[in-house]
Amino acid sequence: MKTDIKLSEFELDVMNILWQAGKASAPEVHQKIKLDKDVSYSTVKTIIDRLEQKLALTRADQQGRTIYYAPAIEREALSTPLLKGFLKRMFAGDPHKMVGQLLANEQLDNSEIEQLENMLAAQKAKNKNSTKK
Amino acid sequence: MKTDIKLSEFELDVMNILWQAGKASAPEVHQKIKLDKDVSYSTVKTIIDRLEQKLALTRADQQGRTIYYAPAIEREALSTPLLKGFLKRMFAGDPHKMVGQLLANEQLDNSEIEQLENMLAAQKAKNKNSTKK
DNA sequence: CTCCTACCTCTACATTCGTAGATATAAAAT
DNA sequence: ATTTTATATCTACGAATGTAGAGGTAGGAG
Repeated sequence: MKTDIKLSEFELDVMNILWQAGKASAPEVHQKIKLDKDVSYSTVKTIIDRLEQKLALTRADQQGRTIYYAPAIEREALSTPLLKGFLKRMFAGDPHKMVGQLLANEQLDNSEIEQLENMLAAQKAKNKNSTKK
Repeated sequence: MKTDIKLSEFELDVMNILWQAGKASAPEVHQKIKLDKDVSYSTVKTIIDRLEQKLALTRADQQGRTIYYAPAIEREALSTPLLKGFLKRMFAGDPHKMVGQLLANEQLDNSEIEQLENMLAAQKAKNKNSTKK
């Protein structure tokens, strides 16, 4: 399996757009990227080309000579190892530190927090099952 | 303020050791790094030198010609912007996605989950205060 | 049918990053 | 005092990254 997939920040930005949109042409991606930072079309296209080489995306469709790209890997395939690494590097591997920071930074309103609580409760239930297995 | 501080993965690894130990010499850092990956002393020392240039650490002490380095920036100063960026890039800015992944990957036992629940409850309490302010 | 334009392809380049060897030198050992 | 050794300093280099211009070409406009 291709576990060693590794994308740069910029590449991640592009993948995000793809994940969100499902598919998009290079000019479209460029437009969206430009909302955040001012880069030329060439720059974005280069990133797309590199992502194609890394097999992170594929040419999904074509309208005229405009190519539409689609993600070839799932967000989770990247986030799982990255989250692990990030947790280790920035929070000494301690999830509490991370969640603490999360709460401190993002201001989540109570309904959002309750959603998180539900997730925790669900996990606890699951734990019980597997423990008494 | 120095908001544009940006460290590489390897640099983060070294900072982590420093944050944990308080201070350490280059050979000491090298030893700890080697537990994870096999790199030469020179490599580690180069990273330390770069961190020094970036003002991320300082020479805190000296025993003979052995230099002891200490962190010059707090973990939070880095984790705050990084977490934000990471959240945005990998989870489309959605904390739930991230916590979900966290729960799925790290197997937290119930006591750990309860600790997280306490954190959430505390945040909810705080929210109530600031909302009715 | 010709021209223009939008998009693609190719090439380039400065920086950062991971990596480490060569060399100097202070401290410790004998 | 001389040798050994552990550290430090300096220099280097390939790969990845962010960045973009130059040039080609298929499609749509007229």
